[in-house]
Amino acid sequence: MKLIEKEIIAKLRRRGYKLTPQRRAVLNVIAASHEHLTPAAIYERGQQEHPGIGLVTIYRTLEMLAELGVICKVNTEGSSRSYLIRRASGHHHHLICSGCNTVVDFTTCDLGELEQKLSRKTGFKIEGHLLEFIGYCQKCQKVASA
Amino acid sequence: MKLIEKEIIAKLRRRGYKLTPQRRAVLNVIAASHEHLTPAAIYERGQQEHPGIGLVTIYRTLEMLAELGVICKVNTEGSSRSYLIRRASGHHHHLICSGCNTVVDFTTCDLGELEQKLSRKTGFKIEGHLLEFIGYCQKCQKVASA
DNA sequence: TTGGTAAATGAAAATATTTTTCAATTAGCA
DNA sequence: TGCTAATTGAAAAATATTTTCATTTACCAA
Ligand SMILES: [Zn+2]
Ligand SMILES: [Zn+2]
Ligand SMILES: [Zn+2]
Ligand SMILES: [Zn+2]
Repeated sequence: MKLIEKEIIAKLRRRGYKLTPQRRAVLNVIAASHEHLTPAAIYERGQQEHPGIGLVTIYRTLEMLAELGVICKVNTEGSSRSYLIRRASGHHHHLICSGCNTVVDFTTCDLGELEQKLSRKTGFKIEGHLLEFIGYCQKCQKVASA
Repeated sequence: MKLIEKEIIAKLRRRGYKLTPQRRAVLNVIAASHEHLTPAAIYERGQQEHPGIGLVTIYRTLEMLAELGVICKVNTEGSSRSYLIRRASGHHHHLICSGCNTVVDFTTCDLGELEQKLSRKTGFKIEGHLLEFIGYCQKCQKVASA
């Protein structure tokens, strides 16, 4: 059994949710990954943490955790949603190659000012953003010009 | 038959795609809407433009148009993807409400400097970007606090 | 114009994803 | 320890998407 943030467990309890081994398993799987995971992927990895866990339970737990704000739903291409643990920032940054689909992450973005401006203008309460640059990596530029 | 941008048609032709009435219908429906539409919604409205059009054709056409960059896929909660027409060229900006899936466009972004920096650092030739802010619109903030 | 031809279409079936239902099990509490 | 409401998993249902394939059609060349 791996470590789960005490805070998260406390949050569950405060809301009257029971802490079942299945829920621990889902939390462990998501917390251990630094990538977005689909329910199916979580199901697969969850089998190692709690053999026999059902896919339905995965769905239910994900919905609950998202509602608690512990994890968040992410947009992905592909035909399934995915989730990741909510870390402090709310930033999702990618640099994607149209040629080979390589994805590079980057950290800085400096969108705070724009975010505030939009928030004032539209009344939105903004909680995060997704910033993706699309282009061609060095390798694919070479291939294209060859 | 409503107006479709000549540019878009030219783009199809350049890529060797045929211009069928079904494709015109899908384009008209998407161009006429200022909201993002799911394939099912496009199918429904498409019936008025071209009775008998099949849902499969909607899916296929959407995929093609997205690949051409004419429309783009949007992240929404809910269990279906959705699409809207791509208005600005390299820029693609959305402000999305997690509560009601409203999508608001905005124009300025000032990502030029970051784009150049990333380009230098990674060697990517960057051709565009997608910037999505996620949050809650005024209406949904009220509902949540009620 | 008029075929010829590859691309595109629609129906149906196959797959994939998500939700609902319900009987059996279990976490948390008195 | 035993009670009870919450939770679980299997199966079925509901949705969403993709594949297959025979038929039709847009477009080009003659
Ligand atoms: Zn950021
Ligand atoms: Zn590449
Ligand atoms: Zn921009
Ligand atoms: Zn809203």
